[in-house]
This record gives sequence, C-alpha cells and structure tokens, in this order.
Amino acid sequence: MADEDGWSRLTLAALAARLGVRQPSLYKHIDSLDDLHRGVSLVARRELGDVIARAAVGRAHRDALAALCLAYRDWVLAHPGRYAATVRAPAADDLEDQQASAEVVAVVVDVLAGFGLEDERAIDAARTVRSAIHGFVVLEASGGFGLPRGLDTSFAFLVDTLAAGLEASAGALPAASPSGSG
Amino acid sequence: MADEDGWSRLTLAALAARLGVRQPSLYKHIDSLDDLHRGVSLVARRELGDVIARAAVGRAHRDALAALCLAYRDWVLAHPGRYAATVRAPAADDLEDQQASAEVVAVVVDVLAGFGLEDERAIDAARTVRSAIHGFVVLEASGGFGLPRGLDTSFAFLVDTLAAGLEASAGALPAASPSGSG
DNA sequence: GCATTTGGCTATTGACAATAGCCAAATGGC
DNA sequence: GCCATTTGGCTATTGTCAATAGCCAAATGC
Repeated sequence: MADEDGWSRLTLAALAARLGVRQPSLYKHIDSLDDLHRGVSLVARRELGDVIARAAVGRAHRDALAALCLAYRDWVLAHPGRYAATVRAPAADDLEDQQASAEVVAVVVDVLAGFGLEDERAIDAARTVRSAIHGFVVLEASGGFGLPRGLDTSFAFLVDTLAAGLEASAGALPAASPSGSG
Repeated sequence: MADEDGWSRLTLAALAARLGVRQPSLYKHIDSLDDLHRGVSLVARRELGDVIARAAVGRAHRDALAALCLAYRDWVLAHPGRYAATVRAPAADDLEDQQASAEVVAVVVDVLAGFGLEDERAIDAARTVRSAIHGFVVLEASGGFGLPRGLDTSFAFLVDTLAAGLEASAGALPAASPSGSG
C-alpha cells in the first residue's frame, strides 16, 4: 500500500478501509501509527539489505560496487513507498531496527574492503557511498531532478565517479595500502 | 520557526500561537499550509544558492568544489528546517520556485566547468555532486549515521573522493564517448 | 468624511489518530 | 463437552489540525 499510494498516504483510516475494517480495530494489531511505520521500515530495511547483498555476491572491486549501486536503485524504483519508510532513522531504543539498518551498512563496508579501505577509512567511504546513492534516489523519487531524461546515464556516471574516487582515495593514502591499481 | 521546532512541526496552529493570533487569521496572509511551505522553500532555496555561490567566488577546480560543499553543509547544519523545506520539488507550474531551484544547480554546473566537464557530462556530474552532498546532509540531519562522531572527517573524505572521481571522469573521457564506462 | 481595504475574530466542518468500553466467536484446559 | 480466556471486531468519543464562512473594527485613501 505504501508503494502504491505513497508513504504519506498510508494512514490508519485508509489502511482500515482497504482491509474492510473500522479504523479503531487496527489497534488490536498495532500500537500506533508510529508502530506501523516502524514495522514497514523494518521489513523494508531487511529487503533492501538482502537485495544489495545478493547483488554483490561473487563480485569484487568496482564490479561489486556497481552491482550494489544498481541493485539499490532498482529496488528503490520498484518500491518507492518502502524506501521512504527506511529514511526515518531507527529509534534510539529500538535495537532490532538498528540492527537491520546496520546490516545495510555492513554490506557496503564489505564491498569497500575490496578497495583496500579499512577501519576508519572504510567508515568514511561507506558513508560516502551511502550518501551518494541515497541522495540520488531521493532526488529522483521526489522529482528533484528537473527532467527525468538521462537518469540511467547520470546514475552510471555517479557510480563510475564514485569508484574512481574511491580508488584514488585508497591509493593516495599511506597507511598500509599496497597501491593496487596500476 | 522551522529551524527551531522542526519542519514537520511548522503547523498553522503552532505558527498562529507563536504570532499571538488565532489560526484562521493566518488565511488573510497565506492561501494554505502548502502555500506556507512553498514560501519557506523559496526563501530557503535562494539563501542556499547565494551561500554556495559566494563560497565558490574566486576559487576554481577542487578548491571551488570543496568550498561549495563545505558551505552547503554548514548552511544546512545551521538551518535544518529551511533545508528540509527545499527537499520537496517545486510544483510543475511554479516557475518562480523552479528558477530558484535551478540557480542552485547552475552554481554547481559552473564549478564543474573548471573540471573540464561540459554539456551532458556536466549535467551528470552536477547530479552526482548534488546527490552526494544532499544524501550526506539528509542522513546527517535525520540521525541516519549511527554515531555523530567523525562526521566532519567523513564529509571531507566524501569531498575528496568526489573531486578525485570527477577528475578521473573528466580526464578519461574524450568528450563524446558513447557510454564508455571505465 | 465616507467607502474600501486590511486583518483580526468566532463558529463550524471534515480528516485523522487515539482511547474507552462493549460484545461475539474462537481457543484451550479440565 | 463445558466454561474461562483470548482474539478481534465494533460504536462512541476526544483532541489536533487544516480549512471555510461570515462577522466586525480599525486603518487607508480619494
């Protein structure tokens, strides 16, 4: 329903109507609207984590990064309402939701290990990758880019730029990088 | 008020209370809540555009890009509510808001000219830069990054990665390459 | 000096989340 | 098989908020 009608139109009244039930009856199954939101975001985070993890299986370096990015965007385009649910951060006391969120990050970190980025640099890099993908799909989903023309190409450019930048960052750093790429 | 209390708490009831006025009285000055939102976003877009344009004055290449990125993030951190207002895309028939939005993009495009990126590549690059910055500040503002620790460093990494990636993209491409990728 | 504009007001409606309290059917131990 | 409990509906009601209708007083301006 979030995907079909939009995340913001997922109201208890509308949900009850769709289920053929009166609105207060929903409270026998959920605690509040926030609880419903939380449930959807939890499911969505897990789905997204699975999708990008699977996309990167058997791949490495730029290939893995590209596969992850494309899978991420494809999933968002297919499930805009679910993705909108993942935007709100998990509550501070919600360990289950926090873990689902952390798993998505963990997949990114694993892929970045192939670039020779580790520890603090890996965190910086993971945040960079996440920011870039997230920013793109949010802008795309909200119509923030003027014309929808050429978005596939632009996203491919973003992925290439990201990969090239990460290789440069990984190579340029002293630390223990054995300057992989030629 | 958006910055102090949060964009979503900018309700007509709360605004009227703050102004010492009854809620319906506001309709003598605005058409609707959406109209109020639109007004705030318009002001915010113009402020942001001015800030990043000024930051890049007298700079070029990576220096200009870095200054733009830092100014962008600083402004968002100082005005979270106003920035939230800019997230919603301008209405299709709202030329004034569209232009304010386009000016922000134009500043980015101008900076990217210094990287040798032009035409379609400049559009791709502008979208990439915008996505990365936007994604980072949105995640930062919403608490999407686990711990707030090291965010300055991570953002600096993002900017460096972006700059390095853009240089590679600009250098690797012979102007009119047909979707070369890599 | 009077007509118009401006900017407030009360009263009311309709959407929505949420709570209280009622009731019937399914469930499960004895 | 009987009865207590649980499950999952329901109506009625409250409070918040956006929005509209219609009223009125003070400021404005020819």
